[in-house]
Formats: sequence, C-alpha cells, structure tokens
Amino acid sequence: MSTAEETAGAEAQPWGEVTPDAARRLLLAAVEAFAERGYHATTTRDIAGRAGMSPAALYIHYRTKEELLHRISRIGHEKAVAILRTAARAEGTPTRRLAEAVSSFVRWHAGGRTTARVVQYELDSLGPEARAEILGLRRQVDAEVRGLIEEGVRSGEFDVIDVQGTTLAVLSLCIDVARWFNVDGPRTPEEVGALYADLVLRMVGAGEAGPAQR
Amino acid sequence: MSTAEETAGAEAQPWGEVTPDAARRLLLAAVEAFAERGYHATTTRDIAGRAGMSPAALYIHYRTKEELLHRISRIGHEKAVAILRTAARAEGTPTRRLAEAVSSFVRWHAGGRTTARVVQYELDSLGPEARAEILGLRRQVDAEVRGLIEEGVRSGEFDVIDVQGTTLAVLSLCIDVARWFNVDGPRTPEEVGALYADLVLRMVGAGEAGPAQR
DNA sequence: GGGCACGCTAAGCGAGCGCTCACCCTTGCC
DNA sequence: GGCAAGGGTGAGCGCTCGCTTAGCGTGCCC
Repeated sequence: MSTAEETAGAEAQPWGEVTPDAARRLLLAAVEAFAERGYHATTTRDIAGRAGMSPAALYIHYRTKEELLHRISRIGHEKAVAILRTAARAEGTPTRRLAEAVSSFVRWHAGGRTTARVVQYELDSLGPEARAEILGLRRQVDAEVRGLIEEGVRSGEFDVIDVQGTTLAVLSLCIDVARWFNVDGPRTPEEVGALYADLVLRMVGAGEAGPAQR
Repeated sequence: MSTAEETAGAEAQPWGEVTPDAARRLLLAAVEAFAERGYHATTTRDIAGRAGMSPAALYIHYRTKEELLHRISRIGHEKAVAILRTAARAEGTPTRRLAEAVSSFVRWHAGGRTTARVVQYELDSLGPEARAEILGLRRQVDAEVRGLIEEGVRSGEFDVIDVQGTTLAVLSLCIDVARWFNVDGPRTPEEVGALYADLVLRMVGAGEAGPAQR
C-alpha cells in the first residue's frame, strides 16, 4: 500500500524493508537456498552458513524455518501485486497498459528469478493459515490482469471470449518464466519481456500491432 | 520408439510397462506422494505405506529413492515426446497439427496432473547423470514443437519472428498447466486443451481461425 | 517331499534434521 | 565503572530420515 514509486524497476534494493541487518542477510540467504534446492531440501544450517552465522542465530530473528518462507512469500507477492497494479492503473489504452503489465511482470520473474522461484513454487510448503493469506494476494494478482482484459474487451480493442481462461493463461505464461529463465542464457529479461508482451497482445486479439520489433 | 498407438488418449493404462506388480504399485504410490508433497518432503516410509508394504520392500525393487524418481521421470518424458511426435507427424496443415499437438499435450498435463507435476517440476531433484539423460528427452520435446512452427512459417501460415522464443513460450504455457490445473475446478482437460490450442494459434499468427468456438 | 530361491517383514544403524539452552561478548546508559 | 539488554555462539537433544540386515513364509522344481 505504501510502496508506491519503487515498484517498476528490476530490483533496485529489494528486501530494504527487512530491518535488522542480520535478519535481512538471513532472509537473502534463505531465498538463494530455497531457489536452488527447494524449501524442504534446504537446511537451517545451510541458510545460517550462507549468511556467515551459526545455526542458532537464525532463531533469534525467526521463530521457525517456515516463518522465513512466509516472510519471503508475502513480500514477494506484495511486490508482484504492486508491479501489476502500477502498470494497470497508469495512463494509456488497455493495449498499452496490458503490454506494460506483462512486460514488467516478466522482467521481474526473469531478473529476480531467484526470488520469483521461491514465491511461485514454494506455496505448498507453507502451513494452512500462511497459505490462505498468500492465496488472498494471488487473487489480487488475478483481479488486476482480469480487469485489464475486461477493459480492453469493453473498449473493443481486444477480442476475447473466455476472459477468465485467458487471464489464467496470461498469468501462467508470465509465472513460468521463473522456471525456465537462465541468467547465463541468450536472452535478457528485457528481451523476454518485449517478446511476451507481443505474444500476449496476440492472445487477446489486440488490433494488429502485429509482429513489430517493439 | 515402440509405443506407437497408445499415445494420444488421456492415460488409458499408464505404467503398464512396469513389470513386477509390486514394483508398479510402489511406483504409483511414489508418483502420488511426490506430486502431493514434492520429492524431498516424501519419505520412503510414506511411499511403502501407500503401496501397502513395509518400508524395506521398496529396496527390493529399487536401489534408492532417487531411482524411483528417475524411472517416473523417464517414462513420463517418453510419453510427452510420443504425444507431441504423434501430433506433429500426422496429416494436415501445420495449423491443424500444431493445434492438435497443443491440445493433446495440454490434456495430458491436465488429466495426468499428478504424473505431469512430478515429471515437470522435480527435474532438479535428480542427480547429474539422470538429469542429463532427461534433458536429452526435453530437447526432443522442444525440437518437435519448433519444427512444427518452422514448417508453418515456411508455408506462410504462421507469422513468427522469434521462432525459438515462441517455441519456448508455447511449451511453457502447456507445461504450467500441471501447476495450476485443479481436477475439482470448473474446467475439464478437454476445455483447457481447446482454449489453449486457440490461444497458441493466435500467438503464431495463424490465419484468422479467429476466436471460433472450436 | 525336501530344498531353495524369492518376495517380504521387523528391527535397527548411523547420520542429519529442526530447534534449544547455557553462556559469552559488545554496546549504551547512569 | 557497573550493569542490564540483546545479538551471537558451541554443544547437543530428541527425532526421523534413507537404507541395511537377519530371518520368515510360500511356491516351484527335481
């Protein structure tokens, strides 16, 4: 709600809101470890080691290993909602705003692949209450994109029959970037963002912006 | 290579090739458990329990827990390749074949979500040699779809600039179905397959088959 | 019909797990 | 300078993990 202007960029200074410095280092180490090996395969000793601390230090700042995942997941989802909301509520036609939303959402998943992987693929590792809270944020993500597509359909720019299904597909396409994107691969996050924005505009039947290079 | 005609359907009698009956029951139990909780969160005691056997019974048919995952992953990937190959090498225009390939691939991911989840999301839990072998099968999957798109571009039916990027996006879209599809949800695998085939044809700019209901 | 190979179990080994506890340094305040 | 507070450590508890081993029942072969 308060983080307004630092939403668009790649990841300027992420996790800035995690206040005790040691707690932030631990959280960052946990993100890396969870992304590399998965939540269940990561040990608290590994997290503490990456942060340059003893295993016991973790429990000064977090009650359990799951609380670490919960914090990561919530901050990441809030960031995702903020990115989409910023793009969706900007000025311009639905076409332009949808393109910007997809492009920035994809850039976030590709550039911050480490974080995005944890956020998108470790939901089931959370306990029931934590998962329920995160699912609420996911509904907000869905609502932003669906609203944008509905707007385009209403204005006649888009040609979509199954709005909810298309929304699901668009989000699915963006989210899966976190699974396959390779930092050492041939594409930059910006290139994938541009390609995907074009593909999504085609999916919604946006007036032939065609296969332009931008 | 030999499995030729039993490729298209949903999952007629899967795992039929796993020969000792107890070994198949164990493998089926492992698929369920891995899909529900992930490889690392699943215990060998849980797998054996689901199969109605003692924990030690597992080691009569499989050397390690990882060998179970390896077998599941290989059989699943071979099935995936077979599905795409059958559709890609059928008769008809590239448009029709691409639609059929996407539709059947999606039906497999949605209907056999349990298996597909393990196959698509537990690759990193394999050791180096096993992972290398599976990656070879994934390259075959990629090649089938890429070949189909190239064919459509050559024939003038498709309008695609970045063939490799579009191939990646199409596969990504299909694969991610295994993550979000819910058997109790409002859509059948067939419906999702039809929707996705339409969306993919739009992505490749296939001549206005438009938003037809089929 | 005696022997034996095979599929399976009960019990348990060593290791590593998440997490705790008693204690130690540093820092800031009077 | 004394001292409380809080961030940090070394050692280790209780537990569960993947996997092993000794032995048991059953059915097939000669």
